[in-house]
Amino acid sequence: MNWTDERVELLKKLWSEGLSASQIAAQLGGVSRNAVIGKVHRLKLSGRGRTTATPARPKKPATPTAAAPKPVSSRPAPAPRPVAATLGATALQVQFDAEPARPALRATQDVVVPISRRLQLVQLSERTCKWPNGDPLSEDFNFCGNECADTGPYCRYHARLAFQPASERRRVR
DNA sequence: CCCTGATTCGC
DNA sequence: GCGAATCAGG
Repeated sequence: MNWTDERVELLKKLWSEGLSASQIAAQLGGVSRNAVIGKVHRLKLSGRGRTTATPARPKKPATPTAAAPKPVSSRPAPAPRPVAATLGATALQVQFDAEPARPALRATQDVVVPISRRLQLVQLSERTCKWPNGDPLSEDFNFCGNECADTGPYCRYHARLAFQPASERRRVR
């Protein structure tokens, strides 16, 4: 996967929007969060308001010249990431647009619906994320449908939203 | 253990 | 330039 102009733009957008590197990586698809972070740094847009107050890193042990026998172990396989990144940008656009200036209704701004496959209920299988989108009574009600781990009914990010809101709340400061 | 971004360094 | 490995922290 290479960094096309569009992908870089989306990266910038999402980053400035305050999304985490891993979330952006998921949005883009085909890249790891490390890749995103690395790209962000290279683009020199690491600073981003007050997301993670990182007091700058001192240093790293570096390389002890000759006393560093690094046992190169085999790679755990990069893990295939299909991810149909077809219309992600458009979907996101809609979400952010629906926010003129409403400080009061700002509950979870970093809750972004990842690229949804918009599956119907009957299309769900054991390994599809069962995170619902929209109104169950509405016609366009659908499910995320992205690949989910066998550890739960949701994909990685929806699982986080569902089960780990505590650490998110803690960050509010 | 989960996560976050930051940095280094081989490619 | 890229990104995995690593680091440092919440």
